[in-house]
Amino acid sequence: MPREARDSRRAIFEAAAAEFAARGFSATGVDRIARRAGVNKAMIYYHFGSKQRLYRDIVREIVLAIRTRTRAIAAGDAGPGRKVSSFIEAFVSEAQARPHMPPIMMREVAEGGRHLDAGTLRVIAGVFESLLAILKEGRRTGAFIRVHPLLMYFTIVGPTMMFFGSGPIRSAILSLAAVGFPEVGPELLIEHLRKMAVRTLTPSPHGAGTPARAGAGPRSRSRSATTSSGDQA
Amino acid sequence: MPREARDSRRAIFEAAAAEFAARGFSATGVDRIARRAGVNKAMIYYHFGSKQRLYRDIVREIVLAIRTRTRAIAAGDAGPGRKVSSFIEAFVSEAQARPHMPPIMMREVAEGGRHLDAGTLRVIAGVFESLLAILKEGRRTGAFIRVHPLLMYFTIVGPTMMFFGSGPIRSAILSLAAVGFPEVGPELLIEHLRKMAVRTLTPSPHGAGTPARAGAGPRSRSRSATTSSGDQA
DNA sequence: GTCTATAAATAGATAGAC
DNA sequence: GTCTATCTATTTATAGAC
Repeated sequence: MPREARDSRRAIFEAAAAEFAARGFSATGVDRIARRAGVNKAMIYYHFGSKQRLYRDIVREIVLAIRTRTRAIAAGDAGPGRKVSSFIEAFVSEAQARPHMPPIMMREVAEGGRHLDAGTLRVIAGVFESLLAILKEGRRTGAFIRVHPLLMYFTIVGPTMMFFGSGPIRSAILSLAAVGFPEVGPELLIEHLRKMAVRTLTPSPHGAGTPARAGAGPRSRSRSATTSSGDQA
Repeated sequence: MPREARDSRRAIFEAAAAEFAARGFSATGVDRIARRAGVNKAMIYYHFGSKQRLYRDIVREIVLAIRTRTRAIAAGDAGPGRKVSSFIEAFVSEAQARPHMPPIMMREVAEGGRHLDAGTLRVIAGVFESLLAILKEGRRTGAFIRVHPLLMYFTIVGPTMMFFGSGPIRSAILSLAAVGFPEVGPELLIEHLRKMAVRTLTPSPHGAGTPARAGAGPRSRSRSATTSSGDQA
């Protein structure tokens, strides 16, 4: 497997990841990928067979890296509190290390995983299962109060993907001089999420697990939010 | 402006919103929209001029509805704590009332607002500005501790969009029998976010604003997360 | 306002020389 | 492994009859 002037397969892989992240699967043309990679379009089909297989390879690599880390954390011997903290740190640092991940995953969520294969979907499920296992362990040992695992998952994953994926739209808005977004770094995000997770998961030191909502009681509302929207009841 | 058998403009508008939400801007064909709306394809161009203008109209209507509500909340005379709570409730209930909103907005964030006009981007900025004003007011009155506004915004908006936008991918994963997702309703989400916001924003009753991280200290890590990935510093 | 027919451009993918 | 040339299908959009 010689690697001359420049490994064309790798060049395609990285150019495609950047294009898919910036424009989405169907808006990205193979011509564009080839031009960006500096290779001939036919090489994409030589190496990957189709645009979809190329895309799937990219997504799978991304989610595999995340699941590998979160699984190791869940299976470790640290306490549940530290495991949650490590989960957050792992997820954020993966998002930071692979700038293409957040936009691609946001789109894939929005699209219902339509472009993915069953194996990759299972890997994605595995990331959630890692957190689920940690939360269950915390329940067993009494370290955590009862929380909804999916909501906890979304409260870690959602802000992280929004934060790292929103760079371009923040720039676009900034150029309109409407708002000045204060700068944020990954360390601040990790710190924020850790605090949030700890405060949400650990029993309140001054009372029951569900403290009174200080000054944030429910308001009377005019709009009706009666019907549940389908499957999430 | 007579509305006979069925207003074709409205039919197109709603069919397009559903298609754009499910497949994204470029993966959605005008043929598909027309078929779903039960009208002729030429009617799309008669009413909207182009696929992009149709898309922009849809997005603008969505974000305008949100900004109208959040602005009114920020300008109201309730206390900051209640305003944050109302902001959360407004955002969640808009996401629930318009099922097309979360996927469309997730994609638009991922794409950097590429398909949007400046006016719509400004409206999006206005939603954030509503929360920003509330947070500043809370700082002035001493009700809130110092938090990063953008992180707070993402921690409300991110989980909400993930929650409502992830229905299809959860179904896809569920069909693989890998994980059973526990059911969640919007009320639980609102409750969860409210608690999260209150605990993050209000000064700790038992000490300084930044409590010790109970069992969640930083771990030594082997992976390096040194370089900042470009524009998000 | 609504339809048919079609223009014009671009997409993903392949054949085959080298 | 890499390139040129091309096939085929699909896409946005429009012209023009009714």
